[in-house]
Amino acid sequence: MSAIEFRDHDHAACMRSTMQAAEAQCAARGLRLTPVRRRALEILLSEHRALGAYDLLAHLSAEGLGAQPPVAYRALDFLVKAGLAHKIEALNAYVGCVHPGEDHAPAFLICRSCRSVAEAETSPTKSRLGDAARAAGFRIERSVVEAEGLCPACQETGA
Amino acid sequence: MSAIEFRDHDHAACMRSTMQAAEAQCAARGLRLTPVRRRALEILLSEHRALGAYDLLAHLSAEGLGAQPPVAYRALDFLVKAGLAHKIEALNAYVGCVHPGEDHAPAFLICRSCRSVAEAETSPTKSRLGDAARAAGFRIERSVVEAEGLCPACQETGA
DNA sequence: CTTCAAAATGTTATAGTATTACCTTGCTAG
DNA sequence: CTAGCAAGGTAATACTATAACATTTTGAAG
Repeated sequence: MSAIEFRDHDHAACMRSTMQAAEAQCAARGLRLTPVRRRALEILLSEHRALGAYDLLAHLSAEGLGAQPPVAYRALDFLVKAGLAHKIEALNAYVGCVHPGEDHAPAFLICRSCRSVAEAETSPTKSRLGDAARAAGFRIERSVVEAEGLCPACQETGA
Repeated sequence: MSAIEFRDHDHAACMRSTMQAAEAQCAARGLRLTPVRRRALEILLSEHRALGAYDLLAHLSAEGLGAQPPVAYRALDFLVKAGLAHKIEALNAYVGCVHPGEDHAPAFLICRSCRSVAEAETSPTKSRLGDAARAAGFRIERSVVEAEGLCPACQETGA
């Protein structure tokens, strides 16, 4: 069962355990979770919402961690490559990964009203798209699966 | 069977029939396929490749059909809303639709080397993502399904 | 046929997203 | 110690997209 992101939960604990998992990942793979990268990840994880690169940059620079776009983009690049964050293509925005480490092909539920994002799993090869790819002789390397709509909370408030 | 886009085919005939279908669509739904829109669609369909808005604009303005970005974006907006073209979110680029009219939830196979794009079908509600959405009480309104990788031709040339 | 309103187009300016290039810092392997 | 390299700082710029407003075209009503 998934989509804890849309439900009430102990978010402080959620963040703590995710950060721990991220650190473990980095340690295991010899990646350096430097202060900027660490803080960027914390900011992305602080809500289950998609944040633009410039939003992230604003947070970082408010804390004295770099003032120019490349700072944010480099941190995001690292986090995405390390599987600690994901890019939401439909929004040109970024979200912290809630299952760092598990090698996964993520799929997202994105609320168009509050920009909350929940992460689910896909199996690219098992889908109809996988069938089409096989039939066409196409080799899938990366897949983007995103569904936009309304989260439960925003449905209720009629947003 | 699908993915004609990656295979040899009579592309002139392919374009002709697609344009006819697009015209029929517009006629049936009272939409106006004006010269700029028509030409934009032809350009998008001239290869099964994703074109950036500014690439399209370059083609259009070379033919005297408008020189500023809004010209291209308005044409694209019309075509996408009418279901005659699709946006490829992973590339911020656009591609002509090869089955205009059929109400469909498209999925794409995108070659990272030559930017060729083949269109397939998804059933958002039937996928694992659909299951996750239902379980979470999330209402899907639009879905983006894109797979990046290598098309058969680019696999051979070792691109 | 004329008139009017809506739709489409033209143009300027600007907002938002992302990268290139170059320089400095600090670590670490030899 | 120091050469080499990964990371971070900064300036400039490229790419993607939209806002706002003026003008023209179109088609329907009278």
